[in-house]
Amino acid sequence: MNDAPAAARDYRDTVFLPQTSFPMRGDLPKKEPGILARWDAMDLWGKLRAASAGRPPFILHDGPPYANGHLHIGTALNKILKDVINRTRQMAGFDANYIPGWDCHGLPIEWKIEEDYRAKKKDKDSVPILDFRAECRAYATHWMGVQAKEFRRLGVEGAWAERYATMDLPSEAAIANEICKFLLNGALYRGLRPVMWSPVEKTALAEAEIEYHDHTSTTIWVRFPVLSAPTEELVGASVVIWTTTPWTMPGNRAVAAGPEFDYALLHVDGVTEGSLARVGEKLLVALPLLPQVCQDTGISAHHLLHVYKGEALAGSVLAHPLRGRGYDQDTPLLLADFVTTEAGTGFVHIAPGHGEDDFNLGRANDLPIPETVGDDGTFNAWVPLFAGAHVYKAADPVCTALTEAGALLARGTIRHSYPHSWRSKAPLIFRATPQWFIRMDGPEQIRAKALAAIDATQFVPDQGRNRIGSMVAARPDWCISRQRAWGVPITVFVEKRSGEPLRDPDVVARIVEAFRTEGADAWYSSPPSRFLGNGRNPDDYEQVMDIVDVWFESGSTHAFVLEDRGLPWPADLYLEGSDQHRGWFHSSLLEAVGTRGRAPFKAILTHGFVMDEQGRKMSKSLGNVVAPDEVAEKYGADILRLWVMSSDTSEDLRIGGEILKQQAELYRRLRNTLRWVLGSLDGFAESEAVPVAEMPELERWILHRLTDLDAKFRAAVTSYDWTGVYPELHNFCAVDLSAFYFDIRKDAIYCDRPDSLRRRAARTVLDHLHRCLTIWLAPVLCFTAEEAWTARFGEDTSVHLQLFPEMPADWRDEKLAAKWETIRAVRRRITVPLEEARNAKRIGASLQAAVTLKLAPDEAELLSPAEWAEVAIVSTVHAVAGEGDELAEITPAAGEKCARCWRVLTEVGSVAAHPTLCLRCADAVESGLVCRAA
RNA sequence: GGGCUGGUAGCUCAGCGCCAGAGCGCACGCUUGAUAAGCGUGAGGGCGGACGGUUCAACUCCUCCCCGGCCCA
Repeated sequence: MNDAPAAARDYRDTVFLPQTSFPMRGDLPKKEPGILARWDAMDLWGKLRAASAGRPPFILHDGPPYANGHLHIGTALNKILKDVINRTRQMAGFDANYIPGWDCHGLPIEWKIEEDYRAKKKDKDSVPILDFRAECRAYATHWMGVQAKEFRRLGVEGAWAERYATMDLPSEAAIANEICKFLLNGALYRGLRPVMWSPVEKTALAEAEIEYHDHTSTTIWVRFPVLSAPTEELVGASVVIWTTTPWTMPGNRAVAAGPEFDYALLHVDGVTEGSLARVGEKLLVALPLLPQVCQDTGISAHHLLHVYKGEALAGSVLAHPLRGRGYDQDTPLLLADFVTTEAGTGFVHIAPGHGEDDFNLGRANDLPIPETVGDDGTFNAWVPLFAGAHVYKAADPVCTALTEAGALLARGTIRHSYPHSWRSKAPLIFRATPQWFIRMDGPEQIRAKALAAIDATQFVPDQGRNRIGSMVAARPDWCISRQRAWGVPITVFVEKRSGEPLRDPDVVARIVEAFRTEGADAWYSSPPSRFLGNGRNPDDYEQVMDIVDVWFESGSTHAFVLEDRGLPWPADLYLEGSDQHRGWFHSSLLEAVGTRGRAPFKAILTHGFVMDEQGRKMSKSLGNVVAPDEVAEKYGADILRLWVMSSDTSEDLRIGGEILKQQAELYRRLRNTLRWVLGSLDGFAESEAVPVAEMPELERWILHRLTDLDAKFRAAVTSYDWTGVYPELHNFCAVDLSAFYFDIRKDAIYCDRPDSLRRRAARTVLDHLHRCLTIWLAPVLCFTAEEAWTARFGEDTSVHLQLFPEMPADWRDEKLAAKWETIRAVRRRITVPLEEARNAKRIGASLQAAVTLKLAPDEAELLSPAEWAEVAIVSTVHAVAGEGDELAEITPAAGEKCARCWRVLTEVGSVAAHPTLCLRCADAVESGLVCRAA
């Protein structure tokens, strides 16, 4: 037997290969729910709150999503980003208490209930309002539950048990209380405003309840005689308007012209048979429309007297065409940029009660807003000539009156797209109705204070300041009334005699008190006397039955979620999609400025919208919708969260199959990095740790890199700008760790004796790496980081209870960092020729190579040849003087391959007991410290 | 039509006045002791368009146009 060659000994059992329970594959869809259950069982949220009691508070106040339907990807993005921000603040040493909430009132839910009614052939109007409201409440409750579950599945942590809802009874009380603050401070007033109105249903309609159908309207061309003008020549001429709604003539209070357009003053020289135009009269119309107007009105011959720019006409005063017949008010000629020359005459007749543009122009110029039409579509009793007539049948009487007055220039018909009611299909009208407003520029100075508050707010990104600022600067008074059922009533009584709202703090207190326990239903179920008190006769007051704009409600969340719960006010941060500049940011700002004189937030963070892979909007019809629960189901919530943090959230983001696959790819790298660290730390004990000062440079360089990353994290915590931070962490794992540090240190970790300084130092660094990586990843990969934490420290603890690690000052070493940058550049002069040698089949693994490295004089001191060999993962390096920038020469290494560490060295075989080992490995084996159970 | 905003390799993102970058993907190879892993090398773009201005010099500044997004009208 002795003569037979001894079978080469297998030294595999003497090598410290990575060992860990942390599996390579995440299997997230299966694993994540279990981790969630464990957090629930251990009351992680309670532990977090307890652990951070007394720390500086951080309040991200949740903007409420609407409690209707499943989450979509945009809501998921928003909530994930909020969760990451909260978690990073919590781990940065704050007490980040997060109270999620929902927006519950409003039209979409009313519709759903009405839809059910229609399906059951039930008539909404026959259902008592309290029953209807109860059904809406039940519907919202259902969807809150669904969404809460979906949010939690995504790993969103928060005070779910204490979530808020705008329909909670105390919330409804608080909202009523906020409305009444505006009542009491005088900013709330009742005014008129045109709304889309259905005379058939006698109700106002919202934008989404309107559909457009073709409709034939009577069109009229009408003269407005010029009474006075900047230019004498114009006096006596007539401005010609064109309208498709003759019934709005009684409501006329102005005429508008476009400031940039050319207007022709023409002299009529001839007319066709039957034309209402008169030879010799002077008319004013837009020059580009002149041919068409002549054709429409039967003017066969004319000549131009003059051409005016629109702005030259401003200041003219016209007569109403029915002057002398009850319409004796002056009609100013105003300039407006909504005037076009696409159709008509280039002059627009302005009836402030019958159009949005008209209304705004009227308000800007202090025009009266006459209420000419009642809720049944007939002219009110005071309207001269037409009282009682229905607007749908007003064309003839109006034309007759205009003809009698000599004002009608022509009449025709037009077929055009016109708004109709969704329910009755009846044509709609714009009608001025009484509405409740919050005044922007009264003594309360809401606009001015809001603009100042915007100045004092931190915007991320900063463009948001501009965006909301220009809106606040330009917006009209806030119309807060809605003629609806599912919401919080505008809890106001109007004194019938004076028309003034009752401003009595005691009444307000009684209302709020009742709402607190009974909710806003009390407004409908209680007799007014309950609120008005003993001293007043309910018959003297009109109880307002409008409800408040839902934006007012969500704009008040700061009051009942923060203030009423004793949380800090204002909030540190509001974080929503950029559409909320006009939505929640805006209403919250106005509400708080109007009641408290400042914004309810210190900072605003906005994100963009989620597009498909091509950058197009997602839509069911395009079939490019990505649903968050499907992503969680297929890839895992951590992948979706990673997607959020890999994107630039300040702009629109894209998602789709390929992008998610890429995120899964990034995830695998992170996961395998953690896995190798865990495996290589197997059995690590604190006693093994090496002080920084005794570590090799390579280890100290890694520690320095950690301080770099730490600085990035700390900066992002304060700035809220996380763009690029996690990609950088991934880059660190892939480039610095996996491809460089780990690759180099495998030799020492696997093969050195456990008491070697090199191995101990490496494991000390791996210990730091494990802690830093898992803790840094925890806000994003909340499941995976937990898994990597408990794999090492047991399930009694949680990575989420950790703080971001503090970096000891002696870890930072810029000089060392610069030196290792150089080393890596020189290393590339080895890897490139190694590849050539591989391709030429001269070597396979890099350990089969011996390298002749040419170093410039200033590179000579960087590392010893042995260290170069280590860093380049080759068996031998000869360093020779060169000029720098030269590729190394590669030859097959001389000697035998060590059976244990696979380096190819001439020394292999020099230890008789271990003829296939190098000196280091022979020593390691002989030490008796490396034997593992085979 | 207006306000804000974006268009850099197949994908995600850096660069923002002076040599076009990273990671991922892809190709090829190595390894088989991170193995449904790991390592190396490499090929890809001339920075939405003008053959537009400013400049010694522009992906970077200005103008116009095209395409997209949010919010309005």
